[in-house]
Amino acid sequence: MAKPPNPTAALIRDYEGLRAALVARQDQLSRRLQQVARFFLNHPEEVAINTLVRLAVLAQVPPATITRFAKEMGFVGFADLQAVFRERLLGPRLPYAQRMADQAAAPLDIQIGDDDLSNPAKVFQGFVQAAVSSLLRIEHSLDLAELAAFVQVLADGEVVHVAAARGAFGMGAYVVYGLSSIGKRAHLIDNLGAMRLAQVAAIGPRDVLLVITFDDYTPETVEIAQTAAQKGLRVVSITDNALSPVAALSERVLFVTEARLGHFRSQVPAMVVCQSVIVSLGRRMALAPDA
Amino acid sequence: MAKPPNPTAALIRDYEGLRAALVARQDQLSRRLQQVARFFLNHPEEVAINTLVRLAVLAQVPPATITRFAKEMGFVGFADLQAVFRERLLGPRLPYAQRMADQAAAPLDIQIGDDDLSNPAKVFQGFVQAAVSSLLRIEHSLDLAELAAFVQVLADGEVVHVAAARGAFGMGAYVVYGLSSIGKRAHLIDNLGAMRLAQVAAIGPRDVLLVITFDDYTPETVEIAQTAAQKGLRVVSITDNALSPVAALSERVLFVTEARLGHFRSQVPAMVVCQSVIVSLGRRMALAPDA
DNA sequence: GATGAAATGAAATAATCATTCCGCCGTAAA
DNA sequence: TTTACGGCGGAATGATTATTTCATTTCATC
Repeated sequence: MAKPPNPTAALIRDYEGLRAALVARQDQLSRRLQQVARFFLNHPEEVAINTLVRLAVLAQVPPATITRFAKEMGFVGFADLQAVFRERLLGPRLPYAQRMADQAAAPLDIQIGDDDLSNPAKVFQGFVQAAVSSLLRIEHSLDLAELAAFVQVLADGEVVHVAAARGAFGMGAYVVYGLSSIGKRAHLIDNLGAMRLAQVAAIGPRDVLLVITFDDYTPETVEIAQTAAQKGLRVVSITDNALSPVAALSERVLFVTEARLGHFRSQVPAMVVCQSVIVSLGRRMALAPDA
Repeated sequence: MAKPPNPTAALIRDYEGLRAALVARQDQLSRRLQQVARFFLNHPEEVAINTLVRLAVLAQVPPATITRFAKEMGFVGFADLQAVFRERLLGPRLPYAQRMADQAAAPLDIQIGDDDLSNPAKVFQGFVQAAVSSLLRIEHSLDLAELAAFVQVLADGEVVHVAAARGAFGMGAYVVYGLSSIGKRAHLIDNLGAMRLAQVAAIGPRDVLLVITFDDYTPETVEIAQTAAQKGLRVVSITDNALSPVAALSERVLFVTEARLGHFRSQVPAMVVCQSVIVSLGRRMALAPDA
């Protein structure tokens, strides 16, 4: 028995229409169909190029659910739904390579006038440029051998303790979250209750301390690194240059050149480095569960 | 009988490499293979999204010829060749999702020979490229008018309370730090002691709640947003799309198209947006101390 | 022309895909 | 508690895909 097309489902022709329809009907969809809807809006490129079966794996639903989703939204089948995403992908495209080459020659510190700073749009565009420039620079300046050795030290450690404060605190929290999500034991030394030294004392002899600090070199963070080094613990760090007080204390150091917009530091390059460390470590652990 | 790989066929990694190889070897290819080569270079988008059979029809060759072409150029099969065209279309990315899907389907199949994933240098370069393309994308997709309105709401608020958890917690901490450093009063709702509702209760009537959450939509964060909205507080949010449970609760929403590499979320675009919000707000406060 | 190696296309095969079908489960009304 | 029902996931089905096989054609060389 052919189900009559859903009365509330209008004919959808393009991606924006689909998006609008999903927003309008989101609470009329079942739990699983909502899950599919979220995945489709969050990963439109994947939808454009992958098969239904593969998307089902990625979205963590059975294939049948995606077929149901397509029909529910008024399409004949999955192919019609996918066509919407493919059209979106093949529409307006940017010549990425050329723009990246242009950006590579740009100065690291992006200068914009005072008037521009009060315009959020200009600020945003300036930050995007600054972030791109700093990424292209660090791509060539990061010591890749040191990166590999850095990951090795973390792999050897039983638990990774992360010390980061003030501006770097968010990144430290991010790293702890990331390490945990790949199955690496990790603790954040957050100095809660001013108990940082107690937290350092809780570090085991086969553990590793990862220190993240820049520029103002938060005294508490430096103190943590010093105390740990004095105890003979392995210390690695992510910081800005060799003059950093934690560099001399560390077995391995990754130097991250920071881009700035005015006085404001962009944490983008450091963030990318942290991501790389986490994912590389995760991969290493997956390949050699016990090392 | 396994044919030995063509000695003149170097390993091809990207589209430009393929293009160069085709130009270099064009007279060593047979008539039909040249026909395929021309079609592939003239219609790269078609190659990226169509099946082998359909491409065979478009290029007016039998399907077998395209399989031969792929092998002749040193690929394992058509799928590997097509991957080059898909990467070109989508921008650089790591094939994590693909591998995770394979792993789920065949858990015992271990592919250790793949050094792209266990090599930290390769992972790093992949992340840099992914970050750059996501930045170039968000530069055009972010709603600049909404950004300005967003900043205005924060400017109007007496105190900004920030709710963010799990993967977004680090960014929330970063935002609170940034807001404080420009002189904006800010509190982080960190759910310490499971006292999030007490923290929400402490929000003043002229304050603003800034919610940051993506994709898995941490239930505690959503609950905070719901409670605040119910109390009539002003809520703004940074999230991934309109289906996010906090979007409907928010007076202003900034949508950040997040670039995921496999299961790992790149927070770079969101980070840049947050920086822009903070700096814009700081500038506005400096120009109009009392608003 | 005759010959053999390379190239080609049709057809067979195996793998994968999208869709449908059916039984199970949880929920809500009876 | 029982019953009815919608949603769900697994398995079967049929369609399509990518690859291999093999017979034929083409073409350079003798």
